Amino acid sequence: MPYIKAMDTDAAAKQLAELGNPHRLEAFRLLVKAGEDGLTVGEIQEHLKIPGSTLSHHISHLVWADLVVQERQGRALRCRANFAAMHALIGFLADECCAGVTTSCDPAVRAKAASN
Amino acid sequence: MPYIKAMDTDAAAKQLAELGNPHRLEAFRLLVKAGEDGLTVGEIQEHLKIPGSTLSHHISHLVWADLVVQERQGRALRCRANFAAMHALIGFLADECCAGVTTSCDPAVRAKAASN
DNA sequence: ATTCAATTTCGATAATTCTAGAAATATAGT
DNA sequence: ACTATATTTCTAGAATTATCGAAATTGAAT
Repeated sequence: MPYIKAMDTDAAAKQLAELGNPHRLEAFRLLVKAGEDGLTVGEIQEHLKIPGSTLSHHISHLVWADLVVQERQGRALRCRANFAAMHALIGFLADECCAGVTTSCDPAVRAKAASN
Repeated sequence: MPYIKAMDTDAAAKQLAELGNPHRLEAFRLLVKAGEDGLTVGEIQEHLKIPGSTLSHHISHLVWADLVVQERQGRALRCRANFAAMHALIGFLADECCAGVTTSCDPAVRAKAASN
C-alpha cells in the first residue's frame, strides 16, 4: 500500500530537482521549521538575502512542484510547506532505498515506535 | 542524534539535484532494485536505452554525488547504490519534514513497527 | 600484437536554469 | 485618487546542464 498515493518517477524527479537548489532547499527548510504558520515571501527574503525577483522565481518553482502552497494575506503572500507532498516524496525515496517499508513520517509507524 | 551523520544543506541539495533528473533517478532505482549485486553500466544501458556517452555522463554525476559507487570487474564497471548515503539523505529530509524523527529505514524503528 | 568489448573522455551544440534590474500588479491605508 | 508596501512578471544575459557522435582508454581473449 503506497504511503499517500503512488508517485511516478517523473513526478518524484521533478520535486527532487526543485529541492536540489540550495536557495530553494533553504527556503523550504525555513517553511518546514515555521510549521503551519508558514512565512511570507518577505520573511523568507530576510533570511535568504537574495533579490525579490530571484526569490519569487524560486518560490514559484516550489509552488509549481506542489511542495509549497501560497495564500494571500492582505498584501503579503503567506507560504506553507506542503507536508503531505513531502511525506509522499520521502515515502517514494524510502521505497527506493528500503524496498517498500513505510517511513516514520507515517503516524502509524511513529505510534508503534513511540510505544516503547 | 542524527541518523548516520549530520548532512549540511549544500550536500543534501547536491544529492537531491542529482536524483532530480529522470534518467539518473531511473538508473538509481534500478541499482537499488538490484541490491548488493548492482549492475554494470551496460546492463543499465539496456534498460535506459540512451547512448553510452550520455549514460556515462549521468552515472559519473551519481558517483560524484556519492550516491553510487563503482568497481571494475574485468572490462565491465559494476555500479552499486550507496545505501548508506541514501539513508542519510532520507534522514535529512525526514528531519526537515517530520521535526527530527528517524525514518523507518532505521533498523530499530523497523523492528518496533514489525513487532505487531 | 591484434582484435573485440565495455566504458570514458572529448568536443561541440542545444536546451535549460539562474540571476537580477525594471516595470507591472495587487492590496491597504490616507 | 494617491502613496506605500509586497510580490510578481518581463526581459535578457550569464552560467550550467544535457545530449551524443567520434576518438581514446582499459582489459580480456586469441
